[in-house]
Amino acid sequence: MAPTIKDVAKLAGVAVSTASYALNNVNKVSPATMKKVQEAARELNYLKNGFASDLKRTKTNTIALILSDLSGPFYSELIKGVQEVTMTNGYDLIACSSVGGAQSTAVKFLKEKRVDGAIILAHNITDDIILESAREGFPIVVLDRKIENEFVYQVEVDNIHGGYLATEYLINKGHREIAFVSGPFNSYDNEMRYIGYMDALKEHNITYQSKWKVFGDFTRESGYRATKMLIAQRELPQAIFYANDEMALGGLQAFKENKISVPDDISIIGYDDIQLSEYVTPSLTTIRQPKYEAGALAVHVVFQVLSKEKVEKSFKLSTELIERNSVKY
Amino acid sequence: MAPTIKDVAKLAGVAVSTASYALNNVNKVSPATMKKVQEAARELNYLKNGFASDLKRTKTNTIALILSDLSGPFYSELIKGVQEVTMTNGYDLIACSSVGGAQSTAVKFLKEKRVDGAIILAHNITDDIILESAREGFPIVVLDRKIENEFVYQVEVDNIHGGYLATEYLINKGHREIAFVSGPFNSYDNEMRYIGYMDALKEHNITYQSKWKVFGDFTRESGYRATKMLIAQRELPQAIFYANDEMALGGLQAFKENKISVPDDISIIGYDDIQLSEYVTPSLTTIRQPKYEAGALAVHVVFQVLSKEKVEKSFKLSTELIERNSVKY
DNA sequence: CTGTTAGCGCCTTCAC
DNA sequence: GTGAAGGCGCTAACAG
Repeated sequence: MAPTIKDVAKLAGVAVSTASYALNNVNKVSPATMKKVQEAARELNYLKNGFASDLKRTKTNTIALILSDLSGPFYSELIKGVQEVTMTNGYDLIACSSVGGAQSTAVKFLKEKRVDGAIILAHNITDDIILESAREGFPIVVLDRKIENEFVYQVEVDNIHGGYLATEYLINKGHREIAFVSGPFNSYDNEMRYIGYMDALKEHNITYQSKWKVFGDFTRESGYRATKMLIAQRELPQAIFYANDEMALGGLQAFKENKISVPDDISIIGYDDIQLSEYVTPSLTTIRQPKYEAGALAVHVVFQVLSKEKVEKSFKLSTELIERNSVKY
Repeated sequence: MAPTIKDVAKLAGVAVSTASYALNNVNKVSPATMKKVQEAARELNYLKNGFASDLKRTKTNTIALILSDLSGPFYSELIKGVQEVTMTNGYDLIACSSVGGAQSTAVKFLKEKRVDGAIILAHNITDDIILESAREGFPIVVLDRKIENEFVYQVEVDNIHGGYLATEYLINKGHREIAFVSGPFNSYDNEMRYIGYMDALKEHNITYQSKWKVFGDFTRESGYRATKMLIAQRELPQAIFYANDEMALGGLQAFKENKISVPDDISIIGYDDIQLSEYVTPSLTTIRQPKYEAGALAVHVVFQVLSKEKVEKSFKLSTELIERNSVKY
């Protein structure tokens, strides 16, 4: 059996409480006993049980970042923001995947008081689950949806404006037949980008044509297929706005295979500004989101709530157009 | 105060044990009480305290994946391998960063019995820490070092052979002056690749020249600087073997800035086969590691140990050359 | 099927 | 400065 604090105390010839004090550096213990205890601990190879102490303290000092897929091309900048701020505040951070839905690790951590707060960016976690997990003293910040609850906060990037920017840019470059390759219909972000797209069309008196809306699911594969489909129908738009970069990359490949030149024959624009966008040929014009800031802000909100300060329920960050070479000049 | 199982029991008018049984679906409870308890739980918005139950069970059912930097360009394939196998076995997975060294979240999870096993790929975790954390019944698998301990297992890819492959390929393409841009000196993987490089030189009767060894630290920046340095000394080798792809990418940029053409003027080869390698221009010839397999194998070992099966202490996976366009034909 | 009871390992008053 | 004792929230014998 693994040694407990009791064993340490016994070996050191003191009471458990004394051992506990010594091990936690509470200045209440003589240097001599301190040393005795520490030696006993080392000798037994004692490791404390973190749960037991968390249980006692009713506080874990760690926050969870919940991602839809740990291995996905997730936003490394965002994670960096989350990580740095968490560390600065002396808290621990763990990342949990929500693969598996209601049975996932993510849900276990949300619902079982294993962390003091959570940041969610995981479309496969339903609103219901979040609502069930929300409770006093347990701040949840969502980055990918809108949700009404006393204990959940949201930071979102202004995707309507981003969608508008992308579309307007295409229009300003002289394009009028502009397709929209959509993400999955249950994605809030996607929906917002679509609204921005529609707004821009309307603003410029371009009538929306449903044939120019085609569905993907944010994967490269789906962008590839959607583009192939568009190509197969013979009539190509002048430009395509892909709801994210991954799909645009798939599109790029489809065009390459069909010897359709981007941007000479058709212009395309993505969304997200993932790292690859810069390296692909032609480099991808896209919309950048302030990812680091979003992550940092999210944790910041968590800590504000934890320290019982008053916080806005909702934040909106703005986007920026990154001009590269996939749109005809 | 948040409701506990006691509150639920009281409201439902049953004993705590009964409530516990009901909540955990132990078939020992009549449908009627079952329902009463569940309703009470819902009404109070009861959420169980996972720690308390882990404490009681002395088992957490989760394993930790320890990475040097959650936001880094870490091996997404590897994570996928780890994740899938973990899920298949009905365990939970959390990712912890080791940023912060001995104070990091990673160390807290290693040392405080918060997980049932761990997989480590984090150069900034020292061997000492691992040795201190190792104990009976707590399998640790390391992916980035060699370490002697009864309770730690290793799976490594055959980096000596990989380094050999890369170098030999360069030699077979007619190069004899081959530089090695090294990773940090404390990296075991780097060391192995270097040995492979040296072996290949010797095998082909090429005498090693220390001027062709220059240091980086696995970052793109360092590859850039190392390459600039090489360029600055006037005399360029015919080919460069970068100890990882990131550094090779930095090198590519340096050459571009100096109007030195890859592969016409100089050949380069990387190591890792990260996603970008394929998209950069020219695309990067490199060594691929079986990352998914490594991850999957690592967890597999963890579970074998956990179920008290006998397992090899060490595994070695092989590498593969990916031929692209950064080496002169 | 249900209730009583005894800890899991640790922290923390409270007396001494 | 040190020790005894109670309890954090939950589970699992053990009785009934």
